[in-house]
Amino acid sequence: MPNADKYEQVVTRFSPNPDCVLHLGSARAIILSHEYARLYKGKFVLRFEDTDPKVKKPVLEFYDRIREDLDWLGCKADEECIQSDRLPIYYEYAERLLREGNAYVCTCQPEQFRKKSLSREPCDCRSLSAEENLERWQRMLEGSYSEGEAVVRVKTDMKHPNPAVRDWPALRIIDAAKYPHPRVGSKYRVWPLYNMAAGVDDHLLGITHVIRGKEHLTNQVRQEYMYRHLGWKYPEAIHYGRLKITGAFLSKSKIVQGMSEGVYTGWDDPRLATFAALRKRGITPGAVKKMIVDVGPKTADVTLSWENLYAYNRKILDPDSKRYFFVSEPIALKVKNVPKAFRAKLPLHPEKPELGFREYTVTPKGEDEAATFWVAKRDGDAAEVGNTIRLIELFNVKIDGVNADSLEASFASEAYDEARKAKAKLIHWIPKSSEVPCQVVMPDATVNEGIAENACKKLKSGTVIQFERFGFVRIDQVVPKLKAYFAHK
RNA sequence: GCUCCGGUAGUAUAGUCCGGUCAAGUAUAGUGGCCUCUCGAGUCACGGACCCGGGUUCGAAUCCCGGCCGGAGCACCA
Repeated sequence: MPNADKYEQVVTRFSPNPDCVLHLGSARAIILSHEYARLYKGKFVLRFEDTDPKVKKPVLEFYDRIREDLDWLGCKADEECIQSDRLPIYYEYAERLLREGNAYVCTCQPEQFRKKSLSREPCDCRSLSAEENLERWQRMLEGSYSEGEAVVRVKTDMKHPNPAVRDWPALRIIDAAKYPHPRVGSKYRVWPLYNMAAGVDDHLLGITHVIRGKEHLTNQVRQEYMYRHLGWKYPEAIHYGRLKITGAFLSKSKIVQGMSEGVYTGWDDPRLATFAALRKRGITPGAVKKMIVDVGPKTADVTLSWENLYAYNRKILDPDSKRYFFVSEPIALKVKNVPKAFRAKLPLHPEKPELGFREYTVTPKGEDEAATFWVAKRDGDAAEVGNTIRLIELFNVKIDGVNADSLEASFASEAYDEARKAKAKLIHWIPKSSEVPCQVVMPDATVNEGIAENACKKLKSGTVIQFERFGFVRIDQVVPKLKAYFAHK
C-alpha cells in the first residue's frame, strides 16, 4: 500500500449507503480496506453515508444488515460513524468555506449553471461577497429557499478541463416534510452531498487510505480543491476497477427493483450475489476473502466467474464437511435374493474416519428375500438390464428390469472388488423407510425435491455438508422439513 | 462529445515502475492417466495468453508514438 509507513497509524474506511444490502460488488472495498488495516495494525472504520433522504433514501433495516454482513465476512469495524448524526459538522465547514470565500450559495437553475460551466464561465453568484453568501446560507437553513432553489458550491476552477470538476455542489436543500430521513426525521432541510460529507469526514476521522471504486476518481480531484481551501492533506487513494461476476448483476438498483417486484424470495435469494445469499448457500467468508485478496486492487475491471469462487470454497469446505446421501427424484429399487441382513457402516468423511459413521441395516423380507431402496432417478435412467451396480459400501446388484419409476434387481455379490472387476457404477442409496423428505434450493431458485437419509435429521441448521455425488449444501432448516441450499459441486 | 483510466490463456492473477534470468509463472476451468467404495478430494501429464501497428534498443509483455477495444465520470446520487 502506498506510503503506509508515513503514517503513525493506517486508518481505512468502508462507507456504504444503507439503501440496500451489501453484495459482492462491495467486497473489494470492504475486504481490501479491512485487510490493509489489519496488515498495518491500523484501524478500520465503518461509515454510513446516509445523506440523501430523497433519491437514495436510506432504510433502517439495512444499517444492521450491513453490520451483519461485515461481521460475517470477518471485517468487523473498529469504529463506526453515521453521517446523518453529523450534519452540524458539515454545516460548520460549509460556513467556514463560505466565510473564507471558497464557496458560494448559488441560486441559479441547474441548467443555467451547467450552460455557463460548460463554456467555462462563472455564474453571477460566484462573485458574491462572503457576507452575502453567509446571509443566503442562513436563508437556506431557515427555509426561505425551497428545494432546488439554492445550493452551496465549492469554488474550484471554472476553466478546469474536466467540466465535472468545476465548482461542484456541496450542500443542497431537501424538502424535509416530504422526504423525512429514517433516522433523524425532518430535523434537517440542508443536506451535504457526497464530496462534502465524505471529504470532511475522511479528514476528520483521520482516514489515511481511501480504497474505493474508480468511479470516484474525479471525486478525488473535486475534493482536493476543498482540502486546499481548508488547508488539509488529502489521504492516499486507491481506486480499483469494477467487479462483475458472470450471470449475476451487481447493481443495487436492480436488486431493489427485483425485490419490490417480488421476483426474489428475499435479500438472500440464491440468484442474488448478496452476501446474505452467499451465506445462505454455504459460501464461506474465507472463500470470498481469498478471492478478493487474489484479485487485488488493480484498476482494470474484472469479471469473476462463479467457478473460481466455488473452487476457493470447496477447498475450505471439503476437508471437514460430513458426507450424507441425498436422493434426488427418488425411485424405488427392489433387490431380490438378498441372502442375509447387511449392516452398512458409512464414513462421514472418506479421509477422516475419526469424524464417525452412520449405519443402516438392510434386512431381506418376504418370500423373495427382497430389500427395497430409494435411488436417484438419474441413476435409474442410466441403468440397463444385465448391468451390475454397486450400492456404495453395501453390495452389488444385477439389474433385472428397468421401469419408468422403479428398478428391479437381484443380489449379485458383496465384495467391493467384484464391483471393480465388473466396472460397476457406484451409486448412493437410502433404505426404504430410513428416509426423510428434503428440498434442495438450487442457485437458480428452483427446488430439487428428494429425500435424504435419516441421519440428516440430527444435523443443525447452518451446517454445510456434502451430499455425495450431488454437491455441497448448507442445511437451512431441519424442522418441520429438511431444507438445504445448494452451494456447488 | 468532453475528461480520465485500463487492455497477459475461458476466468482471475504474477511479471510492467528499475528493458535481458519471461520461447511468460500461478490458481481455476478444460482434456487424458493414476488413485479413491461420491459425479468430492488428491496426484501426474497435456493444451491454452503478452490487443494491433510502428519506433527506440544488441535485446521490449516491460520504454515511446499511433490506432483499436473495454470501462468510469461529466447528478442539487453515493
